[in-house]
Amino acid sequence: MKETSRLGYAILGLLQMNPASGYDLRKIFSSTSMKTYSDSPGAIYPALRRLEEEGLIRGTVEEGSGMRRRQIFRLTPKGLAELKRWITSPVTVEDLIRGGQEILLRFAFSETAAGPATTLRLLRSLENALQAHLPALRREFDAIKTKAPTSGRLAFECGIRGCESLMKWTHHAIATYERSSK
Amino acid sequence: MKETSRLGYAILGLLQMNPASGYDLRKIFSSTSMKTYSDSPGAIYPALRRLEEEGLIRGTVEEGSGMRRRQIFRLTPKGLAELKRWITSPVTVEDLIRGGQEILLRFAFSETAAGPATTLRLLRSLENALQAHLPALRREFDAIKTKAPTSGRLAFECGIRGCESLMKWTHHAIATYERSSK
DNA sequence: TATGACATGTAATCTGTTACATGATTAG
DNA sequence: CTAATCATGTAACAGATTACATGTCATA
Repeated sequence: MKETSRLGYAILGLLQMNPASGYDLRKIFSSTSMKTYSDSPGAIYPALRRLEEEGLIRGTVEEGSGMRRRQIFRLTPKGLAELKRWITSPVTVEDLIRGGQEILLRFAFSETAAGPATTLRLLRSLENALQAHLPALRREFDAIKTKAPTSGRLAFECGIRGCESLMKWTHHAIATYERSSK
Repeated sequence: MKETSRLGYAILGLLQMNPASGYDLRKIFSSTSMKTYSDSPGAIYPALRRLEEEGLIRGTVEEGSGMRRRQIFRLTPKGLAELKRWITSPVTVEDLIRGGQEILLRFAFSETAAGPATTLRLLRSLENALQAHLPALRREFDAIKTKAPTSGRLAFECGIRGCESLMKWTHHAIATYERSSK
């Protein structure tokens, strides 16, 4: 059982919301704010094939009724289970260092794929990881700020501010979910 | 003339500040806040060889005097020119979408590699790109906010807040450089 | 009937990951 | 002497990018 790539999970999440063809996915990736993910056929079609080989999705060819031939992909039960597993796995400091892109993707799909209770758990896990990471960042900053040039110091500050902003958003999101659940 | 990868530019920037061996670079990548970049030998040594083949760096073997054999790499004039070209190229909206990691790397090296005037120009270019990107993001948000589930809406908000936070930092950094230049 | 959008793919190439391999030197 | 650390690499593989290739259908 191989690891699934970020693009793979993005595809799983989108298919969970709506069955789609490779072309549909390309349009989503190129036209919406998911431009971070590749919209090139050389990335998407091989990714779809890998997911199908792993048994996470299944494609059915749509034919007849004056339509062009196109293959619609849907999640299998195994695919939904894998999507949920990925979404619910705890947020690590590593996830934060790698850029947070993947966490946000997990969050974006969490509600429709696993429900609001899971979404809240994911947010709490993120809050936890941030609470561990921020003090370490600040300590490292204190250690280098006398030695580094101004630009290095400011770049570091940018990273810290980004984490702080993410923390504030996390609290905002938690509050939103707690309000809607009662 | 091939494109240089992000890791390649990270290496160029570090070598510009201090000549170093592959092992030194690995230690920097694994021990500091540059953990986003690979510290694996399978990434660094091939990257060093590519940079040397392109004539951007030159390695000299240090021997004798009871030291272990190690190869110290330094920037060539061509390497410094390429680093400056990369740092001074204008910031595009594409750069913002791709995650901003590369912009920050350019900024971090800009002062020592090209001087504070160049750093200021880079910051103004970043401010410009953000001023173009933020309204577009807000428009897209207005378009989807009625249709998307709560989690999708919040994820989008996270992206907007991140950009706003980056904008505030940019102004802070510009003010810092303007203060120090007078 | 010809043009362009729809829809799907392949091939070459590059970069990075993981895991393994090798030898030198120093500390205990 | 031997274990750990320093220092450098290689090999197999996965995933993405770019560019190209192919065929279908609607419409002008």
